[in-house]
Amino acid sequence: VVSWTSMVAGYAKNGYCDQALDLFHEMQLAGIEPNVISWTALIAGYVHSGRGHDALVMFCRMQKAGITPSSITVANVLSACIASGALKQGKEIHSYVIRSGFESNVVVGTELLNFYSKFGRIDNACHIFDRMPERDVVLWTGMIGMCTKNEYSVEALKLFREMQLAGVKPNTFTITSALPACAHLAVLHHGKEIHGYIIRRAFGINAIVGSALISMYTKCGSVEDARRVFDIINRRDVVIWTVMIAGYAMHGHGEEALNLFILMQQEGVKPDHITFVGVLSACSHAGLVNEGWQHFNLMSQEYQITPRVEHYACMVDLLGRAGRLDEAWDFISRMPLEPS
RNA sequence: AAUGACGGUACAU
Repeated sequence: VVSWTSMVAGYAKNGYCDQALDLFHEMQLAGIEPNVISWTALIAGYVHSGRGHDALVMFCRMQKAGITPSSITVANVLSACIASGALKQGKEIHSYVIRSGFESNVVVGTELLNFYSKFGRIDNACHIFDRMPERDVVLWTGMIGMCTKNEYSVEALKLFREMQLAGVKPNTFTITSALPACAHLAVLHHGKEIHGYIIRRAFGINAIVGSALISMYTKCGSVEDARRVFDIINRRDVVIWTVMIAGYAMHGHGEEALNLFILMQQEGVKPDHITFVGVLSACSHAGLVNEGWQHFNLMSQEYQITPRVEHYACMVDLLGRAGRLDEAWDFISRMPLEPS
């Protein structure tokens, strides 16, 4: 069973769910009964490939086969419910969690928190968090992330302090979950405190931490601090470039933003649809009508990005601000999308 | 041999 299961797990982990399932069937044909670990490996594979529904189907089959789910199975099935939008089934799992005594399991608890968070059931998620006997860094981070996503920024920062008082050390995941709260509150010293914490703990500044910092600094009004972070990052991905461009745009530095956009292309980083929101908003804020048109066209012609509502909105704003109301109206009437 | 948390967009007067 162990060798078969490790092979199934190997396929499943690397995104080959269908091959994993074939192997699973072969295993059964060979007269080996899959155990809870084999089933869970298969379910986890579907979850990781974003095939939540298929994972739930497998879970049903597993129960029909008379296999009792473990806490790890339950955690994966909750992920499957998140991936497939299955609120009702997730709630059933929650009651199973209570019946089977997995309530105090921190991995299951984290997944339940994510589940309720995903469905906007913040009270339920808080309830899970509150009655967790042991809270590790992942649970705290999940809770902080939920608060920031729902713009409970004061609570998020409070939790960030509380976890440290409880003796749990934040890691870079925690930091990138907490930084958007500082950005949302636009209180520079909160953000600087967390930046200081990053330095004290000697965490490196990778692309994820870097973009969270740059975004925070621009939203807190300090393009200078943002630029300092930007300059020390050696491997800049599309998000890093985008947040810096959007930061300049936000502060009306259109030229700077467009210069960065050129540099980004020279470095071979491909802009995506969000980059273009930044670029177009830079043109809009700086009144650069011609540049706006150029970049709007560049988006679809060079990068095969279909303009979305945000892009059209930027263009309308740009034309409107420039007093070109006829052109703006003409543009709106030609849009392939519903004006909002 | 199976398990959980992380970064960027247009919004509004």
